[in-house]
Amino acid sequence: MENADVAQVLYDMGAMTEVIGGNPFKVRAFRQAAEVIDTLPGPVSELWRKDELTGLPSVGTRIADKIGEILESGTCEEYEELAAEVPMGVLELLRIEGVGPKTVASVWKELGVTDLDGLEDAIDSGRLKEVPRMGPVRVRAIRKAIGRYRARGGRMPLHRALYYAEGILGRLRRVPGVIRAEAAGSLRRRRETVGDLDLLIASERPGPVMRAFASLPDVDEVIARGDTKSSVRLEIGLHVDLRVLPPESFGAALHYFTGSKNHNIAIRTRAVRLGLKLSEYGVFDREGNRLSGEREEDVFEAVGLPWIPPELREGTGELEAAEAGKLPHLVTEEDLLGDLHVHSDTSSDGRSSLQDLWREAKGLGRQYLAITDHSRSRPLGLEPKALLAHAKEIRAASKKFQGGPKLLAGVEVDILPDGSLDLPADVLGSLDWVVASIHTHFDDPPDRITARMVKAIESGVVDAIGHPSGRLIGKRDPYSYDLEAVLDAARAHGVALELNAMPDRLDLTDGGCRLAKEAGVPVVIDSDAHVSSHLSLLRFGVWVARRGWLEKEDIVNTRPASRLRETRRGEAAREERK
DNA sequence: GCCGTTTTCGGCCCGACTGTTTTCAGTCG
Repeated sequence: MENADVAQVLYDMGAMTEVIGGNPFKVRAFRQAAEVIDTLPGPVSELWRKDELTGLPSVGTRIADKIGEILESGTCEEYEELAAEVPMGVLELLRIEGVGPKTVASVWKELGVTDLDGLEDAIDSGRLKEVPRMGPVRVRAIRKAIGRYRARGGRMPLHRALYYAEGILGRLRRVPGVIRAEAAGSLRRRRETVGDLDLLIASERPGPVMRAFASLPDVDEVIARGDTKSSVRLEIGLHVDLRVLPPESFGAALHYFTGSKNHNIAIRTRAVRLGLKLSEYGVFDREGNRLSGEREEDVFEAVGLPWIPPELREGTGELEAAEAGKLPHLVTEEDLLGDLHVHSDTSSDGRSSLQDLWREAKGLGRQYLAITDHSRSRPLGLEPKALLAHAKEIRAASKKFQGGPKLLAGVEVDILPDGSLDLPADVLGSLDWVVASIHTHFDDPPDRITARMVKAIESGVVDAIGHPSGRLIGKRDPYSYDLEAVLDAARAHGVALELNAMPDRLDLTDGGCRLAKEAGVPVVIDSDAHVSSHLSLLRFGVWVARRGWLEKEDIVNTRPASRLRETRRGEAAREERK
């Protein structure tokens, strides 16, 4: 039973309670508890075992009991009662844009609609119009929304969302009267995927901005258009919201629309306790007098807190940390001195030469670069002899190229199905950096995958475990394994876990980073570059690390080249320190 | 259902926009 499964039961209970018109605050309680469980860095079962569930925010004794039931049996009594009343298909209707709990209740109770197909039938037969407050415009909108729901493939990866956001912001910044234009929302929090774009404009004259926004070249449909707020959908399917605010409100708005929702509720509740009111327009006192709001810092100052970086604003303890003066000093891209997982054209899938990689890394100000091509079991991977020759070539090149990063001779060695490594230990031991990764048998049972990784860690010749979960966002699920057991082994041997910065990997996740930090396991942020232009992608890894509360000291490649192996407790490192 | 430096009861963040209405409910963020 994974955290996500427990969370799903709670999410569904919230939705079912909402559809049957239950207490809205109870609905919110279910949802908040679900979100907490869903984003928990460690397994919820562990907290349950230690009877510490009620220590979590938004989890009281009642929900803690339900979580216990769910962990033991996969469900709970109240869930079963709700599920007996509300058909599951009804919950899916809530995911249709423009369809909320009231509409769902109406079509279900009055028309007998219990799933998406039923809703489409009701539209086609004209029965949907019988529902109160349902006119032709809404019926058409719902029909279109169903089509989009069926077609859409989920959230957009961060790197693509950033690309579109920058394009739109660039155009809006040229509109007369625009003082500032920024992206907020999950994009600003640097979540790995983004559902829609939230853009904010500071201007005294909203009119021209709204006109420019609605007439952007790739707008497919204008969904809403008001004086200060508009929504459009781009041809690629991305939903974009735009708000225009006066400059004196911009900071408050930036804070509010950056979220997350849980963070906002927590900080507004805190404001209420202090006799203040927060809105996207500013900070107000009891009489409604505006106190501040031009800068985002104003909002935090008003509630007695230091500014909190957007990546931390998930409602997972950042307010408490800020209050205690214990916010982490988050790692920055500038802190990274090198890159320890890079492929050259010597391995089958690398496309850039040593010189190209070196030149690109020099431009990025890197001090070192480990060339880590694939081992022999990968197609065209390197046999021991070829690898040793390659290492010689890398070291020679490093001497020859002057005034740039040092090139380190490394390898990305396969962890074979039995957990052994794809190259002899003496060959691996002669290299400057060894990344060990799983590239095959992803479907092994979890204990086998775990055992493979642990065995690799215990080999004494491995510096880091590459892309630990093997996931490809939107394409391949992570393989199941026991991260805690891997972290235990990694700590014991001083082996690092990789945070692979490729935008479709981002593996470790933010939650995994937090666990690694708690376990005292170093993290290495790598590009896994297969072409020289990939070297700049490290920033995506930095954002995940920041979301995982990591500081400079937690990251291996913030150290100079001479100190990379100082936390390793394997044989090779001991040899080296002699 | 959660929560507490006014509270263990009685609150629970706040506002814009739309479509359907003659004043507002529903949805969204």
